[in-house]
Amino acid sequence: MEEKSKQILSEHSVSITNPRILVLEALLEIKSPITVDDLQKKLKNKVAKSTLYRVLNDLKTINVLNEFTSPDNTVVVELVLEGDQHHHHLFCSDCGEIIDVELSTNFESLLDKEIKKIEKKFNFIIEDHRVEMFGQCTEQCENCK
Amino acid sequence: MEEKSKQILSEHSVSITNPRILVLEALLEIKSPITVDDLQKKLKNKVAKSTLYRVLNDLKTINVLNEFTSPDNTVVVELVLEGDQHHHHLFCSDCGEIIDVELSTNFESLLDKEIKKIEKKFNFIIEDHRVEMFGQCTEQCENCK
DNA sequence: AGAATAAATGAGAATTATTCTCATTTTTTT
DNA sequence: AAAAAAATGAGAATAATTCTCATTTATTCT
Repeated sequence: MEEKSKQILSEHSVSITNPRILVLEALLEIKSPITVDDLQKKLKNKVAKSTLYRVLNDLKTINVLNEFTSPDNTVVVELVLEGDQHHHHLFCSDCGEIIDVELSTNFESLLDKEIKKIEKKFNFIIEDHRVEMFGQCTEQCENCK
Repeated sequence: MEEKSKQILSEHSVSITNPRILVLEALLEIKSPITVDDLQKKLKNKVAKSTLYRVLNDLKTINVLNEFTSPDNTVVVELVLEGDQHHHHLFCSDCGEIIDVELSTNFESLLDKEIKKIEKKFNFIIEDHRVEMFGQCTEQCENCK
């Protein structure tokens, strides 16, 4: 994990520092979306709050961090490395869990076509998209049990 | 506009007050997504900040307000009345404009099917979804000219 | 309609999330 | 190994949102 973290940093010409390694290790370990607050707790005072925010911004700058908000507008981050499968998110309003979801390749290609139409219609260049789904886990969601 | 606002409130058994009418009138007039800050400016001190937030929460409670965040995590609201066409959003990273986008009915029904698969797979009840698209307007976007 | 009751508002204090400042420490360069 | 550049920690500053409570406005009950 530490090696992988260092690799990510050096690949993007970002200097290798302890806080950066610790944040990356935490994100690599979790491998799913996490709120800044939970990430902070997970890091247990090993990284100052101001530094955590700075490191997250660094990771955004080098495009390895996806940032979005949960339905209650809490910021959530997730590591996205090159080669990772494109995915979307499913939010449980009962327990707050956020689940990574891959849609069928067939559907994704239809979505791409639909997006091309939108680009034409609005004279836009569309670089990215997200599909978010909201609901409740009925029973087997980790936190809801 | 004032009549329409009063109607919305009484239909949902919410008492009719001046701040609520003013906020609804503003949202009805705009008819597209707006940040809380811009809404506040538009209301020009006619509604206290605390009241604005309270009224927005009231409108959320009666399900006539859609709330989401722009790519820089700013909260954006938009009035969504019964019978309004289901739509999605397109964000311009140049000027910040947020455009309402309707996808083809054919695509929406495919999306519904895809969502049914996800419900089964994750044992979820999915009540709502969003498709968000991010890019740049190439020239004719209102603010970018 | 008018009094009594309940609910909503305004102003600003409190809280929370995030960014900023700057002296010190760590990393990189030479 | 020394010098220069960059990053960090601690807490101050800022921004967004919620909360408090005295006052005003709306609703209910004769």
